[in-house]
Amino acid sequence: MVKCIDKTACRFKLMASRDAMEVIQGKWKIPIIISLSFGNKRFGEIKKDIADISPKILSQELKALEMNQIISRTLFDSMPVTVEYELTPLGKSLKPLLDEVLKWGLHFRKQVVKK
Amino acid sequence: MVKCIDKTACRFKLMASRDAMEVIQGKWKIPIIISLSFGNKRFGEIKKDIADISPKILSQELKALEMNQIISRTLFDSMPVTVEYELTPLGKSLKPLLDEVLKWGLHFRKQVVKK
DNA sequence: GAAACTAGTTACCTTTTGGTAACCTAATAT
DNA sequence: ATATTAGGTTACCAAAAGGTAACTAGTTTC
Repeated sequence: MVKCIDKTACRFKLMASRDAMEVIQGKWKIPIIISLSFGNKRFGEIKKDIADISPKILSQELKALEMNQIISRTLFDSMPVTVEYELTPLGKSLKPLLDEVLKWGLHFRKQVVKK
Repeated sequence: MVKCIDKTACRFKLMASRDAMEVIQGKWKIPIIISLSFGNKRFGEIKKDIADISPKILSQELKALEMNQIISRTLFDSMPVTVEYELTPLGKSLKPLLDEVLKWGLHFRKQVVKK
């Protein structure tokens, strides 16, 4: 009766799912990725987009996304220095996943949240 | 330049994404849903499927999934009593999302994790 | 009477995540 | 001199998530 789980082929799949979830998990990563999907943005612009995020958290999350190669960070030595964040091709490849998340979330709202 | 985020139509989308993430977030919810996607299972069978989950966490997560109407719980008064967990239609409707999570996770592994 | 099976619960603790408020650096404008 | 802009950092705290070990209840088999 017990199928798949804990055999090596399936362990690998569970690992991959966990990897993916780690990249998009947390309160702010999806909002940040969505914000950047509308074009390259500077620190302050993302902060303005996402009304209630604090600079500490935004900085932390941007670093995590950069380490996972979802976004890239470019420093311009204008005065004052500006920094631009951009989705990498890997970051852009998240679109179908995020579309499914949104789609299912809407379905869930209709069925369960109902408000 | 600032688009979408924080206008009402988009706020709603962000809300839906957050709803969806809340349902599948955490270390164990996806493994549990995958285990149940192979057929109805009893508490002990799910526990055996997911080698290193503790009964406390499994019980907690099953309750959360039940509250969100992702799974249903049926008690049989055999001796000793057995309990069967089953994916609801709403739970089964998560499949395309989970497929995308897996797919992207594999892509991510190939590009970044590399091991 | 003791052990085993089912499906959990309880108390306790550690780690991770999220949040606030204040501060920093460099440069330019008033 | 002081304020402002940009892009953060720091110290401190609270809450949520995750984990361990032991224990429970009812029944049945040894």
